[in-house]
Amino acid sequence: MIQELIDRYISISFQVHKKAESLIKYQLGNDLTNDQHYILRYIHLAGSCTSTELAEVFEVNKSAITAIINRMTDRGLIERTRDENDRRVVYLTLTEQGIELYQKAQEKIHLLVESIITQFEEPEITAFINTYEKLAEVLNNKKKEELGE
Amino acid sequence: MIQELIDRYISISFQVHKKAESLIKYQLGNDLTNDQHYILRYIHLAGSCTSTELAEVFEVNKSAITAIINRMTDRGLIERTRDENDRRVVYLTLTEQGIELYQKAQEKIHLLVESIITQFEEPEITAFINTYEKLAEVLNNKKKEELGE
DNA sequence: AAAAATAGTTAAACTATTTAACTATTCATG
DNA sequence: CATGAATAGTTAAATAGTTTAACTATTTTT
Repeated sequence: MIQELIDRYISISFQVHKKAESLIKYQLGNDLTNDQHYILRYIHLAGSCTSTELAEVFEVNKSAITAIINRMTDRGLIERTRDENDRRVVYLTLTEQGIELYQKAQEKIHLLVESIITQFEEPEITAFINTYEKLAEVLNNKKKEELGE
Repeated sequence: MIQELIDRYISISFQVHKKAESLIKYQLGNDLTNDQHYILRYIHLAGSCTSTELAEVFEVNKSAITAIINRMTDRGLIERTRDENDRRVVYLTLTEQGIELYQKAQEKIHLLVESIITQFEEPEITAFINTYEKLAEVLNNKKKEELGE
């Protein structure tokens, strides 16, 4: 029954979401908030990026990004560099200290996820992640659809 | 390869989490924040509950719950009732207005989740939800383990 | 050259959170 | 049964993250 699946999905996604957040927070301790870690991760993987890009990816207003980046530049984790060709643009990159802190945190998250994933049989977790990826795609389209209306 | 699965899991769970949060926020509009909706949901399903219980379920300090409940009692959505047998305890229940607002919100979330779930074949989504539920269990044990250390 | 668009910041107001100190009540035990 | 410990909840101060609206500076369009 579809109604039952919907209810189970709502319950369980909320629970997993909360628990995961809380476990990540526990791993990060006082070094970084979860949001700060996600942002460091994004900048690290991208090499460098702009506030506008972060605001789109994280689906918040640009001023929210400014605030987060301010806190991390104050701590010497992120650097701002003005684009000399288009002086409106500011590139964000990790400082050495930022890279170091990110990697230290990322290792912990990696171990956490490993300890969880290895409690499943490989075919089950692979199937799960495959569907999860499809779900991300569906949610992305849903978002565009909402905005298009 | 397990390393690859871990990386895919970290990326995708973050993405889905963000998108889902943002879609729910869009559905709730200015009526409720996501956290407020989750708390109304919990109290509604439980019938009534205490701050301590909410703090445990949501894994935050009790003072965070006090703050959220204050905002919602101010808006007439939640009522506090002192237990006459144990006067330390305060029971939280939804007011009529709270029930009404919750149900209105819940309908929207339900439709949202339905529109997402129905884009999958039934066996796939059922398998997904089953694994998701196991995952919730694993995360729960992980949490206890962390605290036990 | 003037108007429109873009990138980013600032300021004010708000929600959510933590920590530490506190009140009020109940439990435990010596 | 009195006192000290535990429990339930609140308060206050500090911090993180968010939105909205107004702003600066720059580039693009027309």
